[in-house]
Amino acid sequence: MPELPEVETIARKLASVLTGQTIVHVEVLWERTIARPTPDAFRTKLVGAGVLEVGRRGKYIQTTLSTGQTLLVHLRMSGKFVVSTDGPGDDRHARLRLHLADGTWVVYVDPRKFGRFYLVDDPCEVTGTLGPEPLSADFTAEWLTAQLARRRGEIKRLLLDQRFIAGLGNIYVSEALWQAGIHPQRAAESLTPAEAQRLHAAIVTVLHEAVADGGTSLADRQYVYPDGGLGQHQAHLHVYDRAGERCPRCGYTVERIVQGQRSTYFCPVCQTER
DNA sequence: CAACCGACCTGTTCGC
DNA sequence: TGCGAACAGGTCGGTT
Repeated sequence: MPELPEVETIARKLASVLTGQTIVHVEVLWERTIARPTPDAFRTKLVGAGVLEVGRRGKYIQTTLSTGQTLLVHLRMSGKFVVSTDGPGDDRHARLRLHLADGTWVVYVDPRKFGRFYLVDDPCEVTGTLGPEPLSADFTAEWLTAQLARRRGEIKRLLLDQRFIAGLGNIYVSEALWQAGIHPQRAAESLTPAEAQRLHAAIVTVLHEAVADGGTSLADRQYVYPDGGLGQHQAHLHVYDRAGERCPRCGYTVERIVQGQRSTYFCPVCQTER
């Protein structure tokens, strides 16, 4: 579920809880939550580890440990963290629990069981195939223009490919294409340099604004942060999940189509086919 | 490569 | 009210 802005928000909140702490106890409640190493090795290597730093790469939360290893978490569709100072709780969807030296519990909750933890020597084992960070200096309009010219697929689907750019997901791709005025079914290579430039600016702007809002919490999907808070960006979405409503720019009706078995929302007037 | 499919999972909403 | 279908912020692996 979470995309870059939500993962960034979660990583910041977790950083304030975990940084400087020592993990004293690990409970794995759903073994497949641990992608690698084995659940037993994961527990053994994590107990006693201190947390030096918590950050983000793409949609991964990345935690540097005193043991030299790195703990990475991908929340996929329904993963979330819950922090508690009075006991481990009893959420039926809890998949992993970390007990910290000061008594705090950090509980990983994931109804759909898609999320995965990785404990590795080198984070590149997990994040090495990711494309550039869209909010870093690596991501430039020139780079995007040159890359798009060599890709034949639909622009919407390309932007969801984490090997191309890391961190965009279904919400922010729809929003960025709307912002740039580009139809989601356009072939990537058909974008003009001016359009590529607009798309670059739109991606950066949309992500910056969403991070500033603490991400998006769609009401019916109960997206909650480690401290129980909600993001605020849902109030500022222009097209995502708004099929049948008016385009805020031109007033025409927002449409929903399916690309790659996933919903895309766009304005057929503002986002032209060619 | 690309397009397309199912798989991984459970919960909620929608349509009849 | 009930029940199945559709849908959900993600990714991987397989086939054509």
